[in-house]
Amino acid sequence: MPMPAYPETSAGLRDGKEKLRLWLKLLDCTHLIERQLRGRFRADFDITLPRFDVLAALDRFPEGLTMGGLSRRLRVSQGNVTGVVERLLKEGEIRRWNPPGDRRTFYIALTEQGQRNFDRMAAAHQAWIDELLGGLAVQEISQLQALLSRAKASVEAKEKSHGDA
Amino acid sequence: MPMPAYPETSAGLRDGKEKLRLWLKLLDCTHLIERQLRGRFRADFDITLPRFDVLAALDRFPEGLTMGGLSRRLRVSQGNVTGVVERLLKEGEIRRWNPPGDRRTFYIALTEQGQRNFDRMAAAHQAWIDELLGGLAVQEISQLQALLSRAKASVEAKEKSHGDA
DNA sequence: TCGATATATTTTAAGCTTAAAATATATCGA
DNA sequence: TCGATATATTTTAAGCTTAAAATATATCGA
Repeated sequence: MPMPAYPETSAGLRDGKEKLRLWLKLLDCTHLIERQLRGRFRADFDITLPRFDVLAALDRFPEGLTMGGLSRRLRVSQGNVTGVVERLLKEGEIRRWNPPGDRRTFYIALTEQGQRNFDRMAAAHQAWIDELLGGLAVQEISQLQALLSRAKASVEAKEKSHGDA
Repeated sequence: MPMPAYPETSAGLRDGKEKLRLWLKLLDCTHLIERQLRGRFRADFDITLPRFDVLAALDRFPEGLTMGGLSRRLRVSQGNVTGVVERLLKEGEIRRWNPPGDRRTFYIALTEQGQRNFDRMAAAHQAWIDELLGGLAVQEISQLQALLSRAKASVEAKEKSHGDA
């Protein structure tokens, strides 16, 4: 008796594009949610997503983050943070200083004003996410969380073997 | 005997931020993969992600897509597609025409050259995704796919109730 | 101690992205 | 038929993003 060409056939389509489809759906979900958030942040707080992301990163590091640390955390280029940080400095949401002993390095952190504004925005942000993902059961949330961790680990393993930082 | 304050306590942390954490992980995974793909597309084909995305959308519609249809499919603004399409036209990857009877509307589709180039790039793209997500089991892939569909449905339901297109 | 090398950041040039206004064409309804 | 309204797209102004080059400072090793 011949073996079936595709042993996993019962689980669904078996044309070898399952991972590609998964990636496309991941991307689509992200874009969908990002679009919602962008519009709401703009309407309610007149702030962009990239600026909020910087404030959120700094909120987790009250002692401050370097430009490079911020860039790695947000997974954006170094030159990128330069510009966004510049605007947030001008608006008084963050402050910047050199650590003693290294004049190349800059640290940035939230100002009091920035912390106050971030706290308000973060509360709204969480409420929006709760609303948008409200259709998922507690169990689904935790399953997704675990599976995405697995996906992340897979990508990071390949990333290293490829030689990029 | 008092009821526990958080009935689902056994499933993990119960501070009400599970959905937020899930969203942050989703975003992180997406950025991680996007960064890999961007670098590889650039190195191997000297093309940007947005341009590839347009070609991929057109590949699925050999009869052509309107500017608006493309914009909705890619979840980007209308003005955005104008620019990317312009560059692809100049490079000869796509062609554009008015449908008979409506001079407001433009259709675009791949040229032969565009189709040829897309086919090569799509093969590489699929191989990269297969590699990056290679650490996931077949079952995990299909679970993720199903859960992300659920997430997407949840967001789309809220989107409608909020009044945005 | 001082040239070579490494590290941290900014600058540059090009392209991507958005929201809102502007333009052009089509359709609807008296 | 023709003004009002709707639809499809482009333009505009501002900001975001990248990769690579440039700048500035620190560290290493003879």
